Amino acid sequence: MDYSKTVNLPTTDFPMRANLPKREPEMLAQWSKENIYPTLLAAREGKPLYILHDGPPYANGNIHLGHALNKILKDIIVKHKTMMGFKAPYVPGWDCHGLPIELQVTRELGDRAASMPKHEIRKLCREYAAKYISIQMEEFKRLGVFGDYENPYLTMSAEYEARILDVFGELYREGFITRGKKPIYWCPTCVTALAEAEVEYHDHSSPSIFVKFPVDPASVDIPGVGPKRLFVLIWTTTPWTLPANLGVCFHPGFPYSAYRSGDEYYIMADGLAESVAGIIDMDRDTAVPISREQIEKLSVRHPFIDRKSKVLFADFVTLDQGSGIVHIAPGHGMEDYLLGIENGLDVYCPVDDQGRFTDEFPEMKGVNVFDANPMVIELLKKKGVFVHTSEIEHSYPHCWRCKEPLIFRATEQWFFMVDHRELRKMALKATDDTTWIPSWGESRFRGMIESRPDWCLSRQRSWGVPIPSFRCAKCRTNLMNAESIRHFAKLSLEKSIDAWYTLDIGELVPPGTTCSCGGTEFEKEYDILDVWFDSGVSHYAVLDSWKDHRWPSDLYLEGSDQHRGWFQSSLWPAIALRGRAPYGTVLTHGFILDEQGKAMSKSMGNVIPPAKLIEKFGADILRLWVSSEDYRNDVSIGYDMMNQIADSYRKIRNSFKFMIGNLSDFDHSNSLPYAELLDIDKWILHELYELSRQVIEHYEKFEFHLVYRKILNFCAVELSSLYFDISKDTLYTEAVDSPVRRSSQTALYEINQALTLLAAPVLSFTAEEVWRFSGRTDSVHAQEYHRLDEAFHNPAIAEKMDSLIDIKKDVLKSLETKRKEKTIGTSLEADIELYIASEKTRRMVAEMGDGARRFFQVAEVSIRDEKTGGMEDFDVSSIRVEKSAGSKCVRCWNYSLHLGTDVAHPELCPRCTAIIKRLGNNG
RNA sequence: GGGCCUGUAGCUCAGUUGGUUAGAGCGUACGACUGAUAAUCGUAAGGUCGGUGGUUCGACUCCACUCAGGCCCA
Repeated sequence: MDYSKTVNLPTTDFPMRANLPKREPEMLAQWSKENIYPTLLAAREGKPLYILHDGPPYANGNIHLGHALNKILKDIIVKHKTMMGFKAPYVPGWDCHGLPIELQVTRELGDRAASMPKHEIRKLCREYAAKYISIQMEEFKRLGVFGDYENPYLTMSAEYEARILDVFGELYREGFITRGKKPIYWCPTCVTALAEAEVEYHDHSSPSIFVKFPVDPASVDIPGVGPKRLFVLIWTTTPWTLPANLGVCFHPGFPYSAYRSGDEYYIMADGLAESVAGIIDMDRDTAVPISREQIEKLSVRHPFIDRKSKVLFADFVTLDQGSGIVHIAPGHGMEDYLLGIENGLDVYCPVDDQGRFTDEFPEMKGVNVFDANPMVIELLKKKGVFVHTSEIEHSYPHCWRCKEPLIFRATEQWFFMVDHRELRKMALKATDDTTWIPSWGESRFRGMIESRPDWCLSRQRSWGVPIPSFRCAKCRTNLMNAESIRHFAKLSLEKSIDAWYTLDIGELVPPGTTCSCGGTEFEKEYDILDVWFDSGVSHYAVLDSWKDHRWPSDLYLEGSDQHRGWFQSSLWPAIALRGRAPYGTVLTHGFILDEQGKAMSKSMGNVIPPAKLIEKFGADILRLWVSSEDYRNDVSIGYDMMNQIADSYRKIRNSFKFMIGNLSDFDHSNSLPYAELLDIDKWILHELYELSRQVIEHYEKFEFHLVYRKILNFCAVELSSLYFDISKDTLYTEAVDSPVRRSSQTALYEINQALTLLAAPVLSFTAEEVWRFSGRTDSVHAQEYHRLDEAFHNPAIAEKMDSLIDIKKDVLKSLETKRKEKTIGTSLEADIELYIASEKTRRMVAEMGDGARRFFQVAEVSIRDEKTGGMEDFDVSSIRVEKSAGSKCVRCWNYSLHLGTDVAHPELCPRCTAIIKRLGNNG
């Protein structure tokens, strides 16, 4: 007789092979049909809100793995919070304005760009952004990221643009916005400002000159130098910036001395004295050291203009070349500028748009600065302060368009003042009040808040929100106020923000506007707002007005580069207008590195597009990878790693398959009360209870790699290796509706449900697939985590099982020896004699009766009260293994001495005989 | 060059206030099973805890320096 038909083998169509690349799109279609996102929110109507506010990715190009990491992490959190019972809306956003798009568009236009009106270029930029928004949106959806894709926030939408202007206007009214000067890259040939990205570095020949700045004799008291004439020796490669000189800068740590040259003394760094001595005639042996205190007291004069040059100190001074002292022109260099504003220097720039000296430097008025270099040298010679010149080839910034050399030039810009009304202090307070994960984010952020200069808000570009500022045609004074900003915000909403470019000035100026000079004729200015301001006000635009939102949010989650970026640009306007941060917690992730731990870059050729991984492995594998990494540090990825994750995935998937298959004849009405369950089932429910508690806690602390670890270990060890393996005998061979089998199934049923829910935030597709194979028609993502029965918590059983598991480890080792000797194959062929050192455990095992045999999965267990000959010692027990004298029951494959108790079934063990006979009677 | 961060078996991670032979899962090797089967089970081998020097009776754990890597600045 073929008894295999009488065995309850698992039955299910749940495929072992996931084939995610094919199955996931089907699930997406299903979700789309079911309107999944609105359904989830509707299921949480009236529940407390949890707001994760999305930082907008920039709308150009396909997404890369960094985006995938960021969005998957956000999605895990949103899904988790939803399962915790929160109403957790997720509105994806896109950053649409800005230089990269404008550059790309003008590049594609080529020469036509120059002659095209701004609003035409803006139209193309808008289309460009729209294209990539829809591309990225599809890519995010493919990752399984749920969100309100019907109503995303776009920084270029009319409402959003108007909101940007509103906030800008409010900040203006509150006095945070001011006009000041700042040096920027400027192309005198194209007569335009350039962004960092538009600068190309090429070799350029410049004069390398040493100049002596006279020191007021009254300010020094240096022994040995006495009446001699004393100078500070500086070095520069841009002589034309000397008219703008306002300071001389020393390094705070280098030693300096005065060196004699003829009847003069030159102060320079000792570290460069030798190289300077190779150029000019000077006596190094008579150097007189000059202390920091002495340097501070020096009164230094400009070499050819009647003013002082302030003595400063900065770390950026080097000993690479020159004299160890540099001249400072805050209007012509970034470092000079920052040092200058720190020390109260004017941002002085006597150079006009065409790169010519203005009448502030009458000697060379109208002369191009590059042409001025030799003239400045002549002037220096005339004044007797020139020391030496030579030509130097060095890398110098050039214009990407005309390829001509650039200058650094201070221009009028709009600033957000970070120290207005003690704002910086408030920002530091807000930093305190925010929870930073990881915690070092706080000190990093704090450092940036403490040291940052005023925020330059204006950009000389086309693609962005215009700063609605006018200039009086009569007196050239700039005019902008809260009213004029509000006026334009209103216009932008009515007609489009391009009104700034298309409408006549008369319509843009609020009626009745008069300049302080009495003028009523105005001209438009064309600066736009820094895009960081756009995204920085997203909390006003979104949290205030989107459905189911509130201000402030609970969480911001971005890469750690945003400590300088979005976290700050969001903070400043929020503090200024509402006195607190727009977030309660800031969570950051690291960056994606390749398998060698190197950054991914086009030039390295180690970039992996997410689409490639999804195509090969599926989104759930990518999601599982995200969960497996401690993302607070940088994370590595590569194909080998993905293969490993795919292996882990299979383990989890097969665990589900086993449960689904063994529950095919079971529904909740077949469940047994807890008290009637077998010990082993009570044990696994205890483990499930603990797992659930821990996993939820890890989710709450955003420690997803521990979620992954716990779930994988549970599937591999507690379930697959122990519980399933042991329970198979009961599930397969006991009568279908026997209490013992129903006991196992009761446990499986609980595990299957709870585990599916616990895995759902990470394995979004697979969990849904399991859920629906388990007979559910709704979505797993609409559920809340199961609050497991408190009775499942059973430390007594757990303790008992722990000692049993320790013994089983010994048993397995002992069996392996016999297996190597070919005495046994399967463990079921073995009889074991056990001596357990702990008396308590020994008694416990003895009392298990047949349960011990089943637990150890052997033919026969004999418990001895003392160690006998032939036993081998193991960790907690001593064991002797023999091949069983019994024979294999052809139905349950257990070995028994008593086969054939019924003549009709000569090859069956007594248990199977009974089951078969009852089967026969029943049907 | 500056600020912040990271570095434990091939891979991903645990290692509580410094204290016995540094753990897990995956992968690998070998074996078992053939009723989870392109599955499942078992055993085993893998680490000078990036390096050097210190503090200590004792350091993966504390300190200094250093190497490699990352982010942000310059």
